Amino acid sequence: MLTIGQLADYTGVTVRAIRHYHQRGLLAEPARDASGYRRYDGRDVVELIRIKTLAEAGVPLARIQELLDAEPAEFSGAARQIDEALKQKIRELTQHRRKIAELTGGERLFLPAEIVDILGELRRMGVSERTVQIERDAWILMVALSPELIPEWVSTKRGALDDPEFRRIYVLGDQAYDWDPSDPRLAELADAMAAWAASSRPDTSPGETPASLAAAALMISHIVGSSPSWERMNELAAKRLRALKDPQRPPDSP
Amino acid sequence: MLTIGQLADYTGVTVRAIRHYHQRGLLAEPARDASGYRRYDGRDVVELIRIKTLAEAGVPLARIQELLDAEPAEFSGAARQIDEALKQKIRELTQHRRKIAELTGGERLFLPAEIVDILGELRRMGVSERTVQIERDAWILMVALSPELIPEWVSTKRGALDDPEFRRIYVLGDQAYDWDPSDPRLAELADAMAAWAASSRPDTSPGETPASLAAAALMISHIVGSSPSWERMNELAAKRLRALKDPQRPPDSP
DNA sequence: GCTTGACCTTGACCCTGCGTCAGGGTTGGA
DNA sequence: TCCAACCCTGACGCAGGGTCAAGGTCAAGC
Repeated sequence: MLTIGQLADYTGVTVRAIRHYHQRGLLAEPARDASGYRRYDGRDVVELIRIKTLAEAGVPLARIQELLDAEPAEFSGAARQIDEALKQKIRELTQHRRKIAELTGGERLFLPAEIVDILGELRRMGVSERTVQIERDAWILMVALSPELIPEWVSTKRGALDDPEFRRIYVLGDQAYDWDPSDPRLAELADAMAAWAASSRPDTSPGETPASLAAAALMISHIVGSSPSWERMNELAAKRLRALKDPQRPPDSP
Repeated sequence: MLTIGQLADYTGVTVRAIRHYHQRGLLAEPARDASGYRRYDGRDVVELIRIKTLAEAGVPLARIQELLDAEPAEFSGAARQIDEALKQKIRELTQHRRKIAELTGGERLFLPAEIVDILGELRRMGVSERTVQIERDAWILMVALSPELIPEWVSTKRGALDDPEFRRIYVLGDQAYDWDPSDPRLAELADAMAAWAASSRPDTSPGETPASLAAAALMISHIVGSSPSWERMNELAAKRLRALKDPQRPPDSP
C-alpha cells in the first residue's frame, strides 16, 4: 500500500493537492494505518490520475466531481462542452496577442479608426505631438460621453480640415500654446477663429441635445484649460463671435 | 468628466475592478467632486485601457505596475515576453483539448497504446468488461509504479495471449469471478494455471528488482482482492506451483 | 537506547483577481 | 417628494492550492 507521499510521486500531484481533493470530497479518504497515516491502493491511483487529467485541462474542481460519477454518455457530452470552452479560450488569447501588439503602437487601441485618421492628418499638417495628444484625449472623452454623436462630430471635423483657412488657424493655434496670454497676436488669431466659425457653421446643428452640449462644453474646457494663452484666446474669440452675430449689442458688456 | 460607472462602461472594465486597481495603486486615484465621487478624465481612460489589455492577456497585476512606468524600450521588450507567454498558453490549451478528446475515448488516456491493444484483445476473447476493467486498473498501477518495466510486461503478456492454453485459462478465470470460493472447479483451474506458469515462465526474469517485485505484488493483490473466489484460486495455484517446482517438499506445509 | 532526518498528521493563514453583499450617501427625473 | 440608479467604504468569499507551525512516526546508524 502507498503512503500519501508515494502516491504523490507516482501521479505527479503534490501532497497538498491530494489532501485538498480529499477535503473537497473529490477523492475518497482511504483507510488509515495504526499510526493514522493514509494508505492508498490501486483504485486510488486510477481515480487520482483521472482527476489530475481533468484538472490539468482546466476543468474546475466542482465540475470534476460531477463528471467522475457521470455515465459515459453524459461524460462525453460534458467533454464536448469543455472542449468548446477551451476553443473559446484559445480564440480569446489570440485576440489578446493582437491587442498587446497594438499596445506598443499608439492610439489605435483606444479610438475608432476615423478618429485615428484625423489625428494622423493633424500630424501631417505639422501640428505638435503635444496638441495631438490633447485632441486625442478630448476625443476619448467624447466617445465615452456621447458615442452617438461621434459620426456627426467626425464629419464636421473632416469638413473643417478640408478648408485651408481652418488648417491655417489650427496650426497657428498649436503654436499659440506657449505664447504669453497678453501676446497681441492672440487677438488676431481670435478674430480669425470667430470669423471662420461665423461663416462656416450653421447656428444649430441637428441632434444637439442639452447632454451633447454639455459634452461639447466639457470637451472645449478640457482643451482650452490646458494652456493659459488658449484660455485667453477662447475668451477673445467668444466675445468677437457675439459681436459678429449681434452687431447692435455694445461690444464690452460681460 | 466621467464618473466611475461611465468609465467602466466605456472601457468594459467593471466598477469593482477599477476600484481594485486603485487599491493596488495601478491606476492613480483621481480627484473627487464635492460629494466624494471619483471624477476621471481622458488620460485615465487611456491608462485604464492599457491596464485592461495587459490584465486580459494574463499579466499579473504586480507586473502590470512595473510595466506602466517602464520606458517604451523595456515595455516593448516585455510585450514580446508576454506574447511568448500567450503563445505558450495557447499551446498548452491545445494540448488539453487533445487530452479531453482522448478522455472520451476511454482508457486511451491513461495507458500506452500497446496496453490498450491488449485490453481490446481480451474483449475480443469474450472476457467480461468487469474483468477488463480490473486488468486495466492493474496496468495503470504498473505504469505508475514501474514504468521502466512496462515494455517487458507487455511482451510477456502478448506472448501468453498467443498461447491457446493461456487464453482458455484466462476466459475460465473470468467466469470464476462469481463462483463460490468452495467450488471444486477452482482447484481444477488452479492446477491448470500452475501448470501453465511452470511450463511457460522462466524462474527469473531479467530486471526484477525489489521495487518491481513490490509493484508486482501490489498489482496481484489488487487483482486477486477483487473477488473471493479469485483469492482462493490464487492460494490454490500458488500451493500447486510450489509442489511442481519442488516435489520433495511435503505438500501442505504453510 | 538515542539521535537524526525524512516522513506523516491537522490547522490556519497567504496569494490573485476580482464578485458580491451590507449599509450607507447622492443625483436626477417623474 | 419619491424612487431608481448611482456612488462610497469595508468585509467576506471563491478556486487551487503554497507555506508555515507544531507536533507524531519510522528507519537507519551510532
